[in-house]
Amino acid sequence: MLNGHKERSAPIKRAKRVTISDVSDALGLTKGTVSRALNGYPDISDSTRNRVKRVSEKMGYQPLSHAQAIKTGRTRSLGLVLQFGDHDSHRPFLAEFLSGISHGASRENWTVTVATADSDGDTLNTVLRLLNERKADGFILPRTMTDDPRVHLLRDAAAPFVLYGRTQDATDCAWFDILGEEAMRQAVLRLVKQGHKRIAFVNGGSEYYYSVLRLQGMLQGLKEAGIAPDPDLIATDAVRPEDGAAATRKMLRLTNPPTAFVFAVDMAALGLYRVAADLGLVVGRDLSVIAYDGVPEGAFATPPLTTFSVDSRQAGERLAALLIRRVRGEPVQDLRETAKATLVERGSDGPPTLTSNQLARAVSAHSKLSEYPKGGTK
Amino acid sequence: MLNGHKERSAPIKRAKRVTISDVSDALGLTKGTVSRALNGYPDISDSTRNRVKRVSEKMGYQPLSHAQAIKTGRTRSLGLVLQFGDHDSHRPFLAEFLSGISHGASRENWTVTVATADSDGDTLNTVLRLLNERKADGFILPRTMTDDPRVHLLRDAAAPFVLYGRTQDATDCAWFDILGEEAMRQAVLRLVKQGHKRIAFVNGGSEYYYSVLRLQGMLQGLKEAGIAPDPDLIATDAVRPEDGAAATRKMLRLTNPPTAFVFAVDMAALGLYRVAADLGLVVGRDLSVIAYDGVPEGAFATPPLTTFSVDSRQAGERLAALLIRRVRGEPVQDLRETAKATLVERGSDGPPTLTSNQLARAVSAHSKLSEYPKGGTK
DNA sequence: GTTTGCTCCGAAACCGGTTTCGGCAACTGT
DNA sequence: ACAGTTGCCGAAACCGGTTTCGGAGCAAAC
Repeated sequence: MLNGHKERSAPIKRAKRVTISDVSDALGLTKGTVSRALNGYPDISDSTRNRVKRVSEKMGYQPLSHAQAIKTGRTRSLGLVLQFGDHDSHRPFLAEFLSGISHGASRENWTVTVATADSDGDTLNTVLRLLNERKADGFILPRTMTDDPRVHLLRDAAAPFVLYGRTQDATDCAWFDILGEEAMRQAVLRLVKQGHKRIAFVNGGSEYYYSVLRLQGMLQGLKEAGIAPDPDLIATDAVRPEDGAAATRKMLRLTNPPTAFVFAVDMAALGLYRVAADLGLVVGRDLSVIAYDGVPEGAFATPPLTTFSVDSRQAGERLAALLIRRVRGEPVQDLRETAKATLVERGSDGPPTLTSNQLARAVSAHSKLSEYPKGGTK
Repeated sequence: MLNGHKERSAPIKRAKRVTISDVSDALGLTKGTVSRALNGYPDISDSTRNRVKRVSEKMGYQPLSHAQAIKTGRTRSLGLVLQFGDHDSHRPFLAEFLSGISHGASRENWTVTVATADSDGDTLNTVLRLLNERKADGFILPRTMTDDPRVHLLRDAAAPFVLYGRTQDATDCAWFDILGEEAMRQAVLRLVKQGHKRIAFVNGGSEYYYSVLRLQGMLQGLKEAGIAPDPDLIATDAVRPEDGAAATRKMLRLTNPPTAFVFAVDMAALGLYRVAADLGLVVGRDLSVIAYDGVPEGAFATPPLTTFSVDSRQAGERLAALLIRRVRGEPVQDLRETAKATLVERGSDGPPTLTSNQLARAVSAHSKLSEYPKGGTK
């Protein structure tokens, strides 16, 4: 398209800023000296450096990032490319996440440039465009996949980036991540403690690395509890309620159904509620479920969903801080942080009231396992 | 703070771009001429203009926005300052909204700079900072208030902006808005048609202009139905479930309680569900409710909430388009658009099964109106 | 007393564009 | 045929910074 016709228009009359020349004039120095003083060059005496800092601060001088960028190539802005389209399970966290990023950025006087994309290819193109236009000095990559094309792209381009989540090949990767595996482990142990023996695990999107980790954590929990894992009790790729409902339905049809479910994703866990209602089973009593994410929808379910909540705001803030340091040249090894999810104990889990056998009978009593119902009249 | 110590760091080695000089060299012209040709100056012959366009396109030339900005002051980026903190009722739409804005922006090769703030003052400061740093050429202002300080600020600064929502003083204001008043009117008429006589209206945040409009629409609906408005059946400032629950509780205690509720905000309407459950009333049968927004939580309520859904993605896209045109100098009069919310008929409304009197008795049968319960055991 | 070596700053080029100004050539009009 | 317009483009200044280079000034070394 190129820029079609006259992008220019009415002149802007904003109050004029103080420029570096204003500062240098006031100090009787050249702008080059002021620049070097402000940017920590060694060939400036301490006395003048301090004088420059003091005066420029007093005058309210703030360098124009795009004026600097013309020479430095850096614009002090973080890039965030959000991909929607498939299943949008990270939407609920977006506000918190953005807020965290924005805070982390503005603390260092950086800004955040966001863009959205529909597909993987679109995402890569958008990243490239932002990079090529120098609209972002580096990128925050949410929802990292086991083998993430964005990582390859940015690694090859030698552009700074930081992952929200870990990935298989850690080369050149800085990250912040929540220890989902630890949460899954604790979920299992909690259910075991409540008396459950048959515990199902419904994992999330298999392309994401978090799935690998959460499964590991779940298996670790079983191991510690001395329970042998049962392949029939492990499902995968459940991120929407429909997916979770399907997985639940399938497992409840087993001759030896699980009395408890661990979901890697809250939204999928909400599907279990539908199935339970369908079968006349009461969640939190006949069926226990613990999930992960802490989406607001879970708090509004009946009973409210017990879940491991992640602090998306903190994640955003840490990611921003890490990325800024990365752009400034720190090695990735120093830029890897993790945090824990926090258990929110609500009403969806508890000691089993039915044995697996009793549950199986209750389920088979319902001749027809209906599909996803419209939601009802009680 | 000023930029503390050396912001600069390892050099960036990205693949080099094609610059305007590359293009002008290839054409045997000066860069000035190329620039003027591309930017629609009149003193360039059509033949060379076309030649320049063709070649620069073929070479993949894309001007660096921040290099242009240094002279033009414009950076081709939209500013969006999100304010969280109080009640975050627009969170659910954020993803859609952002996606729309981003699409609208990138269509014209613009980008989006977002920042967040905690308070009104913080928002104004952030806007000023972005403006002063020239990080945004204009702003999209979501959630406009009746008398909005951001409007004053930007009007005084002669900076371009566009409202998501209308406001009292339309001077210098461009906007996109959904006709909430029309939705409220339709909600009332729908309930009247179903047979309701006593219809309550629970409005949203009174500082926002949408509240003014939605109340007008509601009253208009009553008027058309020949029903006299009852001040006891009008509440305000309900944006969270707690608020909605309180308003519902209060109105149900009336000697002549409403059998139907119109909520200006979905999230507030969800509070009615809690109260209904408390009183043993079935939503959609004993109590009808229609709300507005189309938040995902509403779809997961039992029964699912009938609501007027707004297309946030479209809103974002239109706002971006309008703001770009505004920055380019079009007058605000040409930059005002509206769209309608679409009714999503679900299960929360229907013909009344109880008269107002019967309802009053049913309510008073419950001696104690408990506070917000933890959510129940069926 | 000159040379060497630092420290510290000025001068100027440079980044990638935009915009002003002026002039040449080719048209007009008379 | 000649002055007066245009039309069209080159030259150069400019925007607000960064960065390179070199040299003045001064202290230590020879």
